Amino acid sequence: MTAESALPLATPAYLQKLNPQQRQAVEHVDGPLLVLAGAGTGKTRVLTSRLVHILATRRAWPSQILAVTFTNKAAAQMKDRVGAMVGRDIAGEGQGGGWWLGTFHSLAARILRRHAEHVGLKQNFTILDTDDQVRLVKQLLQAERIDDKKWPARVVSSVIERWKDRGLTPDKVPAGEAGEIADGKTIEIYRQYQERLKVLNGADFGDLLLHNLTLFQTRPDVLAEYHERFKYILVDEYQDTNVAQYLWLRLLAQARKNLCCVGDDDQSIYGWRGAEVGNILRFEKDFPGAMVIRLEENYRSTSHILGAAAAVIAHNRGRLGKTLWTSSTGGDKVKVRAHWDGEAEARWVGEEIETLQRAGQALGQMAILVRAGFQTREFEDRFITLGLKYRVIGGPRFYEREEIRDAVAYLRVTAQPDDGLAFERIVNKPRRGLGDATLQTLHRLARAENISLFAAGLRLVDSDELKPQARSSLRRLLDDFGRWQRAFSAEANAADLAGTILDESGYTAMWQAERTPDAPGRLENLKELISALEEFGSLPAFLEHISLVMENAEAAPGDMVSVMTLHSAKGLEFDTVFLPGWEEGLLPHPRAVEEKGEAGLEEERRLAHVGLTRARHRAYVSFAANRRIHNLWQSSVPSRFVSELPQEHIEIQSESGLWGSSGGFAEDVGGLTPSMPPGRYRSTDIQGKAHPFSSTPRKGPDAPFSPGSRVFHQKFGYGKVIAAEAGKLDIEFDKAGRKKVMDSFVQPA
DNA sequence: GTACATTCTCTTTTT
DNA sequence: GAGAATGTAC
Repeated sequence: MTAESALPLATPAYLQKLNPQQRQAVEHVDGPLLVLAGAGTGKTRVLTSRLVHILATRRAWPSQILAVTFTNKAAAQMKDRVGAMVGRDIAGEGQGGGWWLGTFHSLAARILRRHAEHVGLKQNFTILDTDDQVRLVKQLLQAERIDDKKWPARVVSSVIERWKDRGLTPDKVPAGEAGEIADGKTIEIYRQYQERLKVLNGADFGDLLLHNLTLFQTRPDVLAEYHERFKYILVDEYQDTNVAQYLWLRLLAQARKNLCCVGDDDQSIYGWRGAEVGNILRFEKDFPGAMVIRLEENYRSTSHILGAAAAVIAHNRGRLGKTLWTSSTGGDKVKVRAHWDGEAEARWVGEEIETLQRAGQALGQMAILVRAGFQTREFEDRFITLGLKYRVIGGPRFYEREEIRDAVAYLRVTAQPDDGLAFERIVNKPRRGLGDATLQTLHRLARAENISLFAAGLRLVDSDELKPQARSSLRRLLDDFGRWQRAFSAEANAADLAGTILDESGYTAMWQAERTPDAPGRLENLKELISALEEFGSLPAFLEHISLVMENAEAAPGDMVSVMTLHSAKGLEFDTVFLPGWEEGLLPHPRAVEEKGEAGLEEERRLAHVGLTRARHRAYVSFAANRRIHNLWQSSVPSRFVSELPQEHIEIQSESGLWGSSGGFAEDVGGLTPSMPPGRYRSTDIQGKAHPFSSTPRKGPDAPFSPGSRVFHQKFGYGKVIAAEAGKLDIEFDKAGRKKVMDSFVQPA
């Protein structure tokens, strides 16, 4: 007789629903714990139950628990679930409710605000967005006379970001690391960048964590305060943490060691932005005696889907090793299908969706998961034709829109005049005669005196350095800001103030005067911004919110097919999942392999694994022999991941011999493959390390095609070359019209 | 300083 | 094919 059945009343409901491993993960509260939770194994249930358990057993108050997630969405979800379990709305209590539940960045920002002065910032520092970062780096590059064509600011900026991800301040970056980038001056640029941020009273995303580390390392008293506060620490999606986040956790956990990290190394797909799977692997080393619990029973997918996913991920080497299993049997096999081109693929997906729909399946339970954003287009086109309801998740976000950023910039300068980046953004928007020349003057003075642009402006209007016109225009702008700043200090209603600013600055009028079709929409967005501000009440709180909560507004409800990238699908599940574009050159994406080699390939494989494990009942994998990428036709071969799908779990639906039952493209079908290397495309061929036929644009020998020559292309037939350069041909086809194609896909006619 | 045209690049993922 | 960045004409 087990303890549970002997004491039925003593076991709270939230524990009864758990399987033994889950329950152990919930009840092992004291001491370090690593929970390896495979896809669909009830990870969220464990996390929330654990929080509830800590509260229910009176081990800690909500304010003594630090719960860290990776996305705002996950944080909101956890708040909801815990709230439902403890019967209170913890989300509504906001930060004042005492909960320390949020993303790494929002929690770090919250801590940093309290101690900003220790790292040389003011309490009201601004959080820069990516735009600001790049703009700042660009200025520094220009000042150093570094060719920003050769070393684009975004590249240099992302190098700096990666350093920050690793917890490296400029003085800690190993000297050899910068390499050629920015003429070897990258570390110097980084140093200057940090200095500028201090003057600007700003912090970028990486700084939020980095400054926390500096703070904890230089002020043991402050760290001790948080040791005292946080009795228990919980981390979700631990495989996505970068080194800085890891160090942050380690510092906070070192006193009590009540750290529980939940993650899945097989779902680590953010290596490109600094995530370190190694953090999971070293957990036991850093916390000796740590308990490791594996959650392997999958409650989501059918056995075939699980079998397929498991087989794919088994090809990865650097794993802690988990085997997902399910007690369910039967279900459909994973359908695998070859297509002639992307259009055919989209047509097929559309047909399958309509068939499912007729069989009573809800559109809301179907998703199309793609590798890259551009793939959504083909599906959108098709669904519009069919009249199928769909929504694209991801894409441009509200806060990223030009008009929103501009409006926010006005608000930022009002709340924080030293915010030079925001100031720069709107000095001449709407046009007020303060162009490049004026801005240069402002910059020169600001740099020379080490003051903000705004302060430099105040001095300039009292000098006669500017032309009278620019000078009076600048004075007017500064006067306006002075007035708004006074209203802000007098705690005027934030929404009203924003409205006033946008009107008086002429910003609203600028869009009203614009006669483009999207102008009305932009004005609508501005109104929406103001009403959002109304809910917040306080301007600084609002600015903090929009810089940290950078996600889309909740998708409109309704029964629609979801289209999104594999990355944004992580954590979601659907009855039916379509996985198109499983081709070499797309998945795995050559870029990932270029940058990180074998490790990059493994991350791509995890992406495939994440895709498959989103499906509850049905998964469809497909690939196309021809695809138009960057307006160039490219032919491609099936992804090596296709050949990693075990026969017993898949059902091959071949189309007109495009993909033979032997598991590869047939070579002799109606002249379909004249440009492909000879040989049969068996799955075993594809699996090898040295991939015999990469589908990335082939450089090949210098094009034998000169303008005027006749050529043959497998898709478009015969045509005449109009122009040829760098492997690209501009061809006038006899039937298909004028197209640009790679020269490796045509042959002399 | 501004408006327009042309050129060029880039298309992986996002807190 | 789109968007940014640059170049050119006013």
